[in-house]
Amino acid sequence: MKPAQKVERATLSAADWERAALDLIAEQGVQAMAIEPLARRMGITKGSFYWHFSSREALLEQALLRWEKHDIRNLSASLGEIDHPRDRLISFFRRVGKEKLTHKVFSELCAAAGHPHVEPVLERVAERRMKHLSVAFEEMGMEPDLARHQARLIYSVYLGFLQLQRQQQTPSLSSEEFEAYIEHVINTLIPA
Amino acid sequence: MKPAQKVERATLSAADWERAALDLIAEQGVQAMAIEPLARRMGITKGSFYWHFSSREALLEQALLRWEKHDIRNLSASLGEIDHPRDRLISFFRRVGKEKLTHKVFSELCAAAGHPHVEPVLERVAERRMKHLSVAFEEMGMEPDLARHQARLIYSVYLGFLQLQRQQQTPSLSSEEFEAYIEHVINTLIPA
DNA sequence: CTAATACCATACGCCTGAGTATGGTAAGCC
DNA sequence: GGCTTACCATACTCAGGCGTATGGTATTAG
Repeated sequence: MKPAQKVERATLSAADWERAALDLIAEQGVQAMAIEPLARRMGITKGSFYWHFSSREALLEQALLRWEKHDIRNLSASLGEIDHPRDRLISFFRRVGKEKLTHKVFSELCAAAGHPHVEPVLERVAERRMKHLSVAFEEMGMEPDLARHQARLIYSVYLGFLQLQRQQQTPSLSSEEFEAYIEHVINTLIPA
Repeated sequence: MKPAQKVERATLSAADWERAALDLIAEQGVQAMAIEPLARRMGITKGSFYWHFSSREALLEQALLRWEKHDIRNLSASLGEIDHPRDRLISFFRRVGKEKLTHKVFSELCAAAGHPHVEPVLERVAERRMKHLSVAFEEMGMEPDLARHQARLIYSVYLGFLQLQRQQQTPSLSSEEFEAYIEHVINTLIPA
């Protein structure tokens, strides 16, 4: 009798814990990703956890890797298919506000830079993203050095925006105030 | 016998605790500002603390207010005396790397946005700084709306830079790589 | 049917930090 | 001298999280 349809939720897997961990991080930050709260929220006990993972650190590590993979797919999926480099750059900004959960996780990771397991992830992600950006600028005719500087600049704008968002100092993502600002940023930082 | 010369350190004041709290925040973040570690580092015990403050929250609040005052003085002292608005804007960026401790505290506060006592401080500080920036842009002939957008943009660049710094992804502040980047930012974002 | 394996519950010990209670000491009035 | 006030130490309680130990159940292998 193959598992045609699981009547109830059978048993949890490591992946379930990782997903739940990312949910909690998105909501309350890395620091709040503790295993007992996680277990409570999943309606289960610690006993389960320590079967799947050896420690809290191990879970965090795996959860972050999972998130990073997801982010890599996002990056190449949404930016790789756009031919014209200018549209690629614009879509970089437009993507703020989509993929809410993934974004929220990233924001919390930024807040937890400095954490030994978070830092390397952030470094790799930033490196990848800035690479994509600088390549796009180069395709638009910029010299490599200038393109790298411009990529760093535009990525900083993005990070700063997230910070302001965490401080509740960014206009509602669907307002025209927001649209006007985005427009301004694009006009200022992306050559025609 | 007046205290001609204190033989040993006499007694601590509330201000001492606040300063020590800011030091700890600068080094290890808001979350690490716990009272027992603080007491240990000061070579004293909790008993003292609860004489000066009613709770950990109270200390945090006072320490943040102290920092904010310091930051206000900094802002008007270093930016208020510069006549030409363009130099004022440039000095905004150049000031990264000076006032190391105050800056480190700010960086950690950014990482702790979301904390109920930190958030309002960050909001006020951001508001003040962006105001200064937008005024400078207006003095250079920009229309108010544009100036506000530009101020937000440039402040975002600043915040993003701090984030990258926390991730160890910013070139050494005294390298020529850094100088070149700053140059690029100024050329891109500050009109002649 | 039996035994192993996978998954989970219960119950513990440990540590760290918040906050309280209470007692000690030194300096300054009176 | 005695008393008060400012400051600090000691010694608790309480909560919450980490990790361990151990035993229970359900599924599957053989």
